[in-house]
Amino acid sequence: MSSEMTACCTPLTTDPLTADQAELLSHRFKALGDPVRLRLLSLIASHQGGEACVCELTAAFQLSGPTISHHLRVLREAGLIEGQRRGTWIYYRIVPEALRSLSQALHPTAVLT
Amino acid sequence: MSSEMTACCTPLTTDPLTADQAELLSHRFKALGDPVRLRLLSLIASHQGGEACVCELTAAFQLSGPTISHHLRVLREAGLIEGQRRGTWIYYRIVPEALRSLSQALHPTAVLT
DNA sequence: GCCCTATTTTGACGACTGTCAAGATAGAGA
DNA sequence: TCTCTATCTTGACAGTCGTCAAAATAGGGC
Repeated sequence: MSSEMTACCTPLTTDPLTADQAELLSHRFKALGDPVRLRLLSLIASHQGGEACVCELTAAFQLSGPTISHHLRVLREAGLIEGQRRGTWIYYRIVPEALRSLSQALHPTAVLT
Repeated sequence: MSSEMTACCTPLTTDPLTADQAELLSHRFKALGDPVRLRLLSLIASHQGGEACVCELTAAFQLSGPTISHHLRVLREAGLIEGQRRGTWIYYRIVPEALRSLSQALHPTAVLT
């Protein structure tokens, strides 16, 4: 979607968000609004080589495989991670640009003029 | 809560989050996971003087007063905004430290060693 | 082709969420 | 004290979400 460029870089503290920008950003923040998904993201990002396979991620939680798969899908559809199949296993890695855009959106710059 | 210090400053990309840290962070990100709340936060932060009264915020949406009040409560209980009564009106302003801690948590530093 | 493992999809269920109308609370001013 | 306005709380309802079991898909190796 092309509105990604317009919503990615301006801190939301400097100008009021448009409804479209808010829709895009909230979709991503909603994906981060679950403790399991945050830990998945953190596990993937901090894993050796910057990627982790689903089997390793599933083993880190006391949750069923389908549940982990569901959370990975939410993160993937929010553009926060990407999956790549290599042989039998699927490896996930984060999309740094997505995290960076969210980080910048929250940057509390120039709040008091 | 005292775990706020431990969860506030380390990017989640460098070390795996603990369950407690993920719980705290996800609570805040969940509060950001709604377009109305994002726009409220943005309106408050970018408003002249860094604060806005509920009446101004309510006027910016085609939503009932109780609904806006509900969203402000979610943002308030997540520690992202603070309200202060002055006479008849209640003014909200953002809590910069909260936004900063979230921004830092997402900082995609040193993902590839 | 057939089986085995890894991962996703589907379907179901209880819990939570966003919204509104109606009622409650709290100052301001007469 | 009474009334008016601003804001919050309560209760209700439809819609979404997190979870699991069961079934489906996809490679790899025999």
